[in-house]
Amino acid sequence: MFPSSTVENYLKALYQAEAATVDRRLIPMGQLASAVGVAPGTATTMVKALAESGLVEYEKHRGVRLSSAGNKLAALVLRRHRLIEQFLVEIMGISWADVHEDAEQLEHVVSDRLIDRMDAMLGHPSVDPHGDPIPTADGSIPAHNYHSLLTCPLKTTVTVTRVTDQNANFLRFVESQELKPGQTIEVEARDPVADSVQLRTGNERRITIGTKAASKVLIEVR
Amino acid sequence: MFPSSTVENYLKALYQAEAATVDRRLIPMGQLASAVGVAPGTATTMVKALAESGLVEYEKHRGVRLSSAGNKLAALVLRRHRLIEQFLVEIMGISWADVHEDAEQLEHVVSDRLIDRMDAMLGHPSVDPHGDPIPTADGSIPAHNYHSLLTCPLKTTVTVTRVTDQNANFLRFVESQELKPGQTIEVEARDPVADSVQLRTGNERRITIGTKAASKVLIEVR
DNA sequence: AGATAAGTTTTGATACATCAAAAATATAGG
DNA sequence: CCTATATTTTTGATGTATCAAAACTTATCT
Repeated sequence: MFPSSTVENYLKALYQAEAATVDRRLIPMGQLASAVGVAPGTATTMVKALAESGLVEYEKHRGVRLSSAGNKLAALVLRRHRLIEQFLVEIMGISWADVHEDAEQLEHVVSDRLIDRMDAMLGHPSVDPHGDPIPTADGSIPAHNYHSLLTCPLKTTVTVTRVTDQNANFLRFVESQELKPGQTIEVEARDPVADSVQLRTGNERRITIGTKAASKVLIEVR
Repeated sequence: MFPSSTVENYLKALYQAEAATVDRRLIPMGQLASAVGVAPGTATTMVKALAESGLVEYEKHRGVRLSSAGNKLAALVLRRHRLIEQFLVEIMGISWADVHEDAEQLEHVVSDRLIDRMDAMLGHPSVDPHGDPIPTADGSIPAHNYHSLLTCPLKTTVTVTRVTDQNANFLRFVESQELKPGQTIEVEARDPVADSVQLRTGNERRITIGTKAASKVLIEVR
């Protein structure tokens, strides 16, 4: 009756893959398989079962996308994940860079009661420590249109709102470069050929990062 | 490599069954099976596998007991469980009566990092909200000899230290009767035939409880 | 001691999640 | 439009955990 951890992981992977594309394209099986970390054949088998239970729409040889039921379930998993991360950082004082692994496990077992309690203790936050938006209890997510350091206007003061990579080393790098959500910076120049983006941070420090890293740091123009 | 949740549950059940007996008797399969909540045959299969990995000593048709490796592992599961319960009550404000279910799930997934953090936040507690002792990180448990309300001397002021039943309704009953760990009371009379134990609580309230309930409330003579 | 009751183990299946490798299908280039 | 390449699906197995019911031990009670 209740979705297993495995099912939740597939739905979450699909949700995130879909969020990374613009339109409502189908997600190819190979991509899903590698996101979940299983062999391609395993993903096929699982997706057929998910389609059976109405959580996804599956088109053989083409790909898969979440149904509205699946979408809601995935959003709730993500809600748990992100509230847990926020809780671990804010209440328990665990490092920003380290919370992902723990949240990954906890998201499948914390009860609604605990999630509600965390939500209340944190004052009903709208984003997690990485700036990722926290879906509401009904499974909806406040829309937002983001720029990244790669696409925002030059020589304009902007605020970091979100970092879209959970890798602990990357997060430590971001932290050391003073690019955590909330910090204000300015993009001075970009050179796609040299794969470099030059920034000036709040306290006048000049740093250069790669374009790939820049694309993972989302910002808001104030 | 790592013990599965299932294995942890079998070890925990054995640990608790052994703690409830005086000497180092073997635990019968039927008892283990019903403690874990599986059919008898399932327990047999599982115990054979546990014996294979050196976590228990198994004597066919006679029963099973933890090896020293199994004992240590079980103690660590219990440590996690009890620290989590204490955390849920003290830090998150969840009711004493409700924490068991949540802890039951969480004990299998919280990382050492989180457990250490909880331990520190709680000031390295030695007992959980039910008064059950919390094993140390090396798997040892501070010994203690308890009386229950059924065995302690009459007309003597005693302090409740422990309640050995996790059932939420029972815990609520205990709470309503002012018999939570820490509260002081006095046993006025016992009548095994009438299945009754009469008590006087701290604020002079007289109450009568059954012998079965009385045996689950452990106390310390001051 | 022998019969019956109680408890335990075996047997044969099932569900879930997975893999490797073979087979089928789609895509892209000349 | 046909072939080479990439992707996807199918097939046949494996591991873990479980059950129901048959077969077998052990304990108990005259």
